[in-house]
Amino acid sequence: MDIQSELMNITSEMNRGFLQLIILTFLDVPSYGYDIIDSLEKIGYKVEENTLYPLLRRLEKKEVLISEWKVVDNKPRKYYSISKYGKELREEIMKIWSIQNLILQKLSDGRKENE
Amino acid sequence: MDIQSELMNITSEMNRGFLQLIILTFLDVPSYGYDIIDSLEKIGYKVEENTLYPLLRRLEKKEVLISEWKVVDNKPRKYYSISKYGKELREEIMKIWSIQNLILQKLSDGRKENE
DNA sequence: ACATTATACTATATGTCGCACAGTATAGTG
DNA sequence: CACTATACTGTGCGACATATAGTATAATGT
Repeated sequence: MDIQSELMNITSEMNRGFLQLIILTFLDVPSYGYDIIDSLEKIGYKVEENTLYPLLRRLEKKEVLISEWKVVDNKPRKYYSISKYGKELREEIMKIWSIQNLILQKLSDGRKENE
Repeated sequence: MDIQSELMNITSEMNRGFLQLIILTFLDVPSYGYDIIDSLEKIGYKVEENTLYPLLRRLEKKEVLISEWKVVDNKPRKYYSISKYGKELREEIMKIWSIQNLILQKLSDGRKENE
């Protein structure tokens, strides 16, 4: 079992759900695809275009995000922002994330006690 | 868009990866399926049998877990424990989890600044 | 003694999404 | 003019949590 490929696999699994939370948190301020990628990369989280754009479309379809074309610097850009419904969803997802952290904390503490 | 069904969906997505981390953290001490379910439920994390058993089998197949049948209280039980390779994997997954928390923290802090 | 529930597990199918592959269009740079 | 960067769209695949369905045995209630 090659740990590197296993890690790539599990990273992908862990990104599910997390990516959505990241995007919903980021888009309080409207932004467009390429800018989102740049900004996330600057804080140490690399998302490929081919991952982000389909996600943005899916979230828009679910009415979690709202989009609007604008022309900036003579370029058309699709600006996304979180919807009201998206904000409600984000709060609930944050709760799930907190619960998961709590559970992991409890298990890690229990593990240290058993060492 | 019904937020309840959306939440069930995203909970499922967020469990991917997380469940594996939970199990690897829990199985420093050997345990069997039903006991794992009970113990996790006691600390507030509900996992269905039909979710856990296939996961245990997948992780064993990947040589992340080791299993061994034992008869206890006159009942056959399959005890699982984490392998050496599983421990290496777990350390790496914990790093990913920490990075994700860091990224989320940065984004949340940035969001509060923009409020 | 029988029905029901609990314990403990196995087998298989489905839906979702991150990722990969492939592409278009325009602007900027060498 | 060739190449890279910017900015996006369309489609298919693989992995896994979940759901459905099941077997086997023990414990409990009537």
